[in-house]
Amino acid sequence: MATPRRSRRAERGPDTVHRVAKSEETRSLIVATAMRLFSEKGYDRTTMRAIAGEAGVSVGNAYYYFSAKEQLIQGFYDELSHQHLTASRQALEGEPDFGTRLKTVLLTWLDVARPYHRFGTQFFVNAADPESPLSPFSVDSTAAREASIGLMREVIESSDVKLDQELREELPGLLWLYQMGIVLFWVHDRSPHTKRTRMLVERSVPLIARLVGLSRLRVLRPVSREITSLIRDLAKQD
Amino acid sequence: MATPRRSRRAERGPDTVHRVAKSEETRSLIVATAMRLFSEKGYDRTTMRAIAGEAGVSVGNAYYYFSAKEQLIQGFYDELSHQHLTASRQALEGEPDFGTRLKTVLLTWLDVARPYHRFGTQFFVNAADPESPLSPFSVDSTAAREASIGLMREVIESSDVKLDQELREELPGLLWLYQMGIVLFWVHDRSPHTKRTRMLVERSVPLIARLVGLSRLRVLRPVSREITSLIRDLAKQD
DNA sequence: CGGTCGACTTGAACACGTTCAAAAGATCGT
DNA sequence: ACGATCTTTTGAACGTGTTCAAGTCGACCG
Repeated sequence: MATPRRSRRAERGPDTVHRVAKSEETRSLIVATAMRLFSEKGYDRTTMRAIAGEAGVSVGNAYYYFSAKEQLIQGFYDELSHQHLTASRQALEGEPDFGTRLKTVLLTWLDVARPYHRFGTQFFVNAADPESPLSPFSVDSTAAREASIGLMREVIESSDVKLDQELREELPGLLWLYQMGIVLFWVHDRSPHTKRTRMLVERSVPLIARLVGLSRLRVLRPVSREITSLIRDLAKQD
Repeated sequence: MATPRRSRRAERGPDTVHRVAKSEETRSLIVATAMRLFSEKGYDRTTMRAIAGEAGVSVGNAYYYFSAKEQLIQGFYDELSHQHLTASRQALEGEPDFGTRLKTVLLTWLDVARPYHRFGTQFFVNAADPESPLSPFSVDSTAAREASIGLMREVIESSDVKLDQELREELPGLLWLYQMGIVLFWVHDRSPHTKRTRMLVERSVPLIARLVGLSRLRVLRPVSREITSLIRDLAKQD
């Protein structure tokens, strides 16, 4: 790493509202070229010089638009989550069962992400850095995160699942966390066609559904209460 | 990253059994210097040239002993897990309550890891790469992982917790996974003194303990069964 | 028209992790 | 003592991500 790092976000003047329309063209040309090369040769093996060269701009110019190579990945995330959202919504149509809905969302993600598994893991590594804007927990990812959590909310709300108000509010966040776990497993999954991840989804979703259903049971009520309360308290400060 | 990557493990002749005693000195001098500089200036800001310079060897020589800068972190992990194991065993002495034992192990880890939180996160990022030998799931980490899981087994076995055979076998692995989750949270925790992680431990451990206790309940029996069965099936192939 | 200002563009230069051919020691059989 | 063979050591050189002083271009003002 020949990087000074820690040079995040000093910019962002009052011009955040409007993007300059003119250079948007160059910008998207660069990101498109980058995405193509990434999927052809992988992240590590694609050099900034190659990206700039193929896009017909200078290296310095690429850095005028993107403050780091890593930031080019953002385009990948955006594309992926957009595809996931629309494909999921379509697949959810008319399905009332909570478990089936949850499974659909997760399997849809696996389908959408499939083409990127080969090289995608290199992307996701960057996301593990707490300092990185690419981290799913970062402030910069707020929009994408909210969208994903919103999808989980839809999974719950249009289903026939019964649960008390408290859990209903916190469950989307918990399910999103669960999904992050699945993604983590997927990244490490080396089985053909990521068969093991599919198995994990197929069999863990019914477990989740069962537990959610049982949460209203007298014995589990305090547990469920404490979980939601804990989540809230953790979210408080910071 | 100026790295070709993917050059892991081609070495390892039949000489793995014995280390040559002679150069062990240079080797440990390098790793000691590296650890010192890492904790002084952080991982990213410590250059291989600086490490080699301070250790009084050439850059190339450092690479004769360690195939990459990343590999120098291994020393950090070894140190950390050794400290954790011994400190935990001592703290566990004579304590029969399962929840208390589990909490002790986790809080001990937080104590031991505390000095490294400032820079340590940079270490843990590397561990997220599935290809990296530093990943807690990698083959290279088997020994350390087994040791940690073994500690969780001790937590269970010398406690008064009641659980059926099946879960007793798989629970250590599950608890280790739980611990990895705590570590992940810790890495992202920016609260003073990682107060939030401590809160998470203090309040999630009783939940775990409660759930483990409830697992023998009639309604939860199938859930518990399916979890252990799933874990086993996932471990099968590969 | 001249001039100024801001957005954009350039490519050489920098610092870094890593490699490698070559040199220097070390060990050992004869 | 001498070569042979292995281990250890060296530092220049390479490819990389990133920076920056300098340039180009267009729009707008007088």
